[in-house]
Amino acid sequence: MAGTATPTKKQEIIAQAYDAFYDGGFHATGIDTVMANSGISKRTLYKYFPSKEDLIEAVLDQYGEDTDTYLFKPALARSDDPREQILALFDVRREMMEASCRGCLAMKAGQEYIGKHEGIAARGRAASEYVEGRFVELCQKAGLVNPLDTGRQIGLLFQGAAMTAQMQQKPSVFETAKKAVHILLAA
Amino acid sequence: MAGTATPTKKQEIIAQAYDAFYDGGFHATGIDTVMANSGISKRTLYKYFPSKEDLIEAVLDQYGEDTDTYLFKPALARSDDPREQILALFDVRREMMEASCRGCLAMKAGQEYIGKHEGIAARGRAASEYVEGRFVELCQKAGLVNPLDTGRQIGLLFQGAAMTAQMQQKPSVFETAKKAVHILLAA
DNA sequence: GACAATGTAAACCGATCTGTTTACCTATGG
DNA sequence: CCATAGGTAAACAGATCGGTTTACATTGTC
Repeated sequence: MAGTATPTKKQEIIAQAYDAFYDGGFHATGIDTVMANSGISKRTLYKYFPSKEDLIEAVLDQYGEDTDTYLFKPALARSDDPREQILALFDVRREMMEASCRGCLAMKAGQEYIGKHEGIAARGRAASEYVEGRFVELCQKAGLVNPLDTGRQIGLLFQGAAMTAQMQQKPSVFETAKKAVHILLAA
Repeated sequence: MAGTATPTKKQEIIAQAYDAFYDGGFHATGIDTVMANSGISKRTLYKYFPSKEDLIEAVLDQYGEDTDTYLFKPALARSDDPREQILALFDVRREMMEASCRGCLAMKAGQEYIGKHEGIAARGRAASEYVEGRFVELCQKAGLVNPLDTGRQIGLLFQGAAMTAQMQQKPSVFETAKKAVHILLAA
């Protein structure tokens, strides 16, 4: 999921670890597994990332960038109307989960590291707050009477839909969530 | 969180593992850690549970029972009005998270074992569907025009709130969720 | 008091974990 | 041609993993 030409070694390592952790979980996936059949040696990995936790933090930072690149930007580009943009976010997220029904990597990391590693837990928290904030911002642009409440409520629907879609392997729950968003926006 | 008097050895083991996995995660918590300082030997554990995964399944089954005992029953007892009962579920869940801000154990297990262990993943899926179903049932009792949609939407808010409260260590998000529930019930 | 059942404690096994080290390969540039 | 930088591959180290086994303590019952 990189963008620039000829990625650096560091970016290669992150990209490889990204999918390995996404598919296999953080604690369950060892460093050897992460780098297997990738042409990247453990020595080089530990040169750039002194510990597994450092690598996980870098992966989560990349995930944050990807969320902007592949979720927010495309969704916001689909319309100029903030209300339509909010709905488009649910559409794009659904399309992403139809391609690969994986939940939110930052939540996954938070679940595994809250109370155990602050740097990783903080990135889970930040991702949660960021999504919330973007919805609040769109609700402000839409001129809603209470953008803070409505934005947060939509954020809860969004996170709940991602979680439920993953758990039930059913991206269609985003349609259910969208119906609720319509009602909240009309209230 | 057991109920009967003089719990059996099997129940003791489950209770001990329950908290160890809840606090430490499943992959991150070893069997030795689970039973440390509990007066339960590994030999006895493996007599009742032939593998770690079997133990996790038993813990999740207990979690399902606890969800009824400590969440649904108390919430439904707070009122006879189905709408009030729905709101009470959000109140009770918030109170639980204020006592100990841990998310949903079944979701946590699902996150770690989807695609890796079907018995465990199925229990995560079942928990997600169960919550959904109970909200749909209450929406039916409330005589809503579209109980299936509304119930599912409320379910998404509920799961999203639990996830977000855990991630941000902020049980107060259940108040935000309740406001949305009011709107959905009035629509 | 002998017996069987049930338990604890702890040594043990092979595999795997994070992380380090050794040895070798392969470019590029003066 | 040779030095250097940056890389792979793989052995290695010590800890921990899931799981087994051995040895011993406790209990109730005939």
